Amino acid sequence: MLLRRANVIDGALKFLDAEGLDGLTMRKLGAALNVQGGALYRHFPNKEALLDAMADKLLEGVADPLPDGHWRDQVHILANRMRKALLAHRDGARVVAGTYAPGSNTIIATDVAINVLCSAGLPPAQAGWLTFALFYYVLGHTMEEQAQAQLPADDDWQSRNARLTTGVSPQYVVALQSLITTDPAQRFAYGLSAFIEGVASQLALAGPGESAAPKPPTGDR
Amino acid sequence: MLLRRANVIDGALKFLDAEGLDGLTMRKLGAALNVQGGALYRHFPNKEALLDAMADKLLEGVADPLPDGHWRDQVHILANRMRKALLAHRDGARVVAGTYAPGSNTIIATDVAINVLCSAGLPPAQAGWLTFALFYYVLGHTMEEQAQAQLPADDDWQSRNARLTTGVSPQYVVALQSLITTDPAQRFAYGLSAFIEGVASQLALAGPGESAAPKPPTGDR
DNA sequence: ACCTGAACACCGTTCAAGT
DNA sequence: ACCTGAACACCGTTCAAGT
Repeated sequence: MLLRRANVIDGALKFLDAEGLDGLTMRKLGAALNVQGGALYRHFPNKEALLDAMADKLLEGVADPLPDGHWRDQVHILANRMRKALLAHRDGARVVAGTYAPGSNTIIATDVAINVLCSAGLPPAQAGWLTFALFYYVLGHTMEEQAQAQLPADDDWQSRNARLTTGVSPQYVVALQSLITTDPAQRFAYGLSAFIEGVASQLALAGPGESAAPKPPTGDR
Repeated sequence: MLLRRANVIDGALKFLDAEGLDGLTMRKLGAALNVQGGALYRHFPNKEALLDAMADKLLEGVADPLPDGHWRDQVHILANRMRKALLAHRDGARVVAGTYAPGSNTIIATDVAINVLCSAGLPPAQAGWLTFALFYYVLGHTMEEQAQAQLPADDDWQSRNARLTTGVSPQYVVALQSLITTDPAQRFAYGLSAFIEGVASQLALAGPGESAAPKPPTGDR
């Protein structure tokens, strides 16, 4: 049976779940698809292009139509969709973070986010900057979640913690503890709400007027 | 002359500026140091450890004593120090982002940031979460800055922009334009101030009382 | 203690040749 | 059009042997 581009991408994502990004090799992926490694180059000019396509596939659905509502809720939904998409496959966040050329799903997700922030009252340029800031947060957080999920196998939690915890403030120790203890979803929500409030503050600063928020007392400066 | 661990790290950072992260190879780095590739394994157990050491060296100075002052200014200083440190070497942000085991400079920088946010009034756990969020922002932004600095050589700005700009909202086009046009330092400052205001909002929510800010009217909820 | 030289087990990528 | 088989030019890493 002949291989199609889409088959390669799907197979690569399946392979990712089984072997991880570090195990993903053109030869081994070929073998998993019952094909020689070199045959994959009929479908992608190089490995980088394959990874870009995988990243874009990962983000499918993130830019689906948003329910009407407050921009805060829409940002919340968008960010949670993206986190969920990245966590859906092993090393998903790392794959997306390594992307060079954004695919169409990445582009329309960015587009949607920018428009949500614009509808909140931000100028397009600033909406773009903060959209990227949001994506950095989601990517960074999910990368850390997935990295942490890998650790306990090879490293013994004891010596590791000792090394990270010497000559450091008690606040740091508590913070590190909570990083392991606290539900990642809760940590994520906390930073996300901080981001949203940060957006709101720039909003009040830039154009108090077209916002649909029930809040602004317009106490400028 | 014998090679010391510190010499290898310094040489590797010099090599990074000349050839970039993708060109950094144990063999080629060895040659640059007048040594066989395998000799580097007397100083580092593997390439990953070398990269971790480079990342930590990159962050040297970021956690230097902060001037007394408002926590907002201290966060500002810390973030700008980190950005400057990452931009000081080619692919610096990518090197740090790829770090697995944090070095001592990374740890004390985190410690300092956590304590700044704690002194602002945040509980240690939340201070830790937002510190990581800040680092994700700085890393993401600087990675993008350095990636953009590489592009113009191989890609012709025209077809690239056309591909990124079809079937997309006019806001997106403006946002993309401004990403190329606007001074990165200004974009960085904008997102940073949004982050700082986001922190302030969580502060008001968590413990209005020990803050040294001249601001809180304590309008809770 | 540090380094050489050579090897081992891989990589990504290319390409004639097959079907 | 898609795939095989084999090669090319590399990798990271190891290790006896030298100094």
